[in-house]
Amino acid sequence: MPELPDVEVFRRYFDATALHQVVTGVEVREPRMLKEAAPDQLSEAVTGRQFARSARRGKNMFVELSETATNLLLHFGMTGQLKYFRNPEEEPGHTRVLFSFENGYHLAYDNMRMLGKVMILADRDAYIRQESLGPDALDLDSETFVELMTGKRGMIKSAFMDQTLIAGLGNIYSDEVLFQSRIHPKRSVPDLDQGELETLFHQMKEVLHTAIERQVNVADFPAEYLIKHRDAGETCPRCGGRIEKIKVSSRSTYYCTQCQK
DNA sequence: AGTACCACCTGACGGC
DNA sequence: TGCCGTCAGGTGGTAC
Repeated sequence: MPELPDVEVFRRYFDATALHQVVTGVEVREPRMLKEAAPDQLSEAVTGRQFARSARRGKNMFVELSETATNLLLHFGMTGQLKYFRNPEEEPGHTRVLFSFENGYHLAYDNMRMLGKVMILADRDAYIRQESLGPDALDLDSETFVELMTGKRGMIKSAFMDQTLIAGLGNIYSDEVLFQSRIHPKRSVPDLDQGELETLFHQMKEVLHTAIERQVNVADFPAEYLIKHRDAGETCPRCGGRIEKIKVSSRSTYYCTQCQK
């Protein structure tokens, strides 16, 4: 699930629930989720502290811990989510790390496929540099966007998926931005003119803001969004053309054969 | 530099 | 009912 809008919704949910709470314990149910770090290290870094502030860069969520420069990093992979709850029966089925608070509530980091990661970062900026993460898609201005795309080769969809160029868009939202911009996912970046780049920039912001505003609840998305018609043989909600499925950089890609050129 | 493919993981679904 | 292949909204390594 988690692309930029999903992670932003998780972050706001976190702010409304777990923020400022005192952590009384950390239970690492699945040590593989921590990558190189040891469960003790996570527990030691978090227990007794408060979640002081949250931040997000692309699909990465950071939580600053009180009285230290340390950050908790949450990456959600394809199936990650957060859940705040009190009663054990409300705990989600694939809880990998469980944080408990003084008030008796818990925060579950749930992740069925475990493709994400949970880490303790001594230096958040060093992590961003190490991962070569590009600027967050929602922080970009039009000039910077055009600059980044200028000099980039290859297909436009691959460029959107490249987290070192722009952080936040994944498979679904790249398709949506291209659909709303009426641009074919395999168009090569150097072939795009100034007007097309500006359209892509505008639609990128529009799509991301719309998704966040609707809490990533697809049923509440505008009727003319591709996300509601992601199926080969479906009808384009805009022009009545046929939606086709192809592969772009080995990811399933849906587009309208009639209005995306 | 860009792209294709494999690997990491689990689970759902369709076909036989 | 059960087994098998395929697919899934992410990302890193490797080889061409």
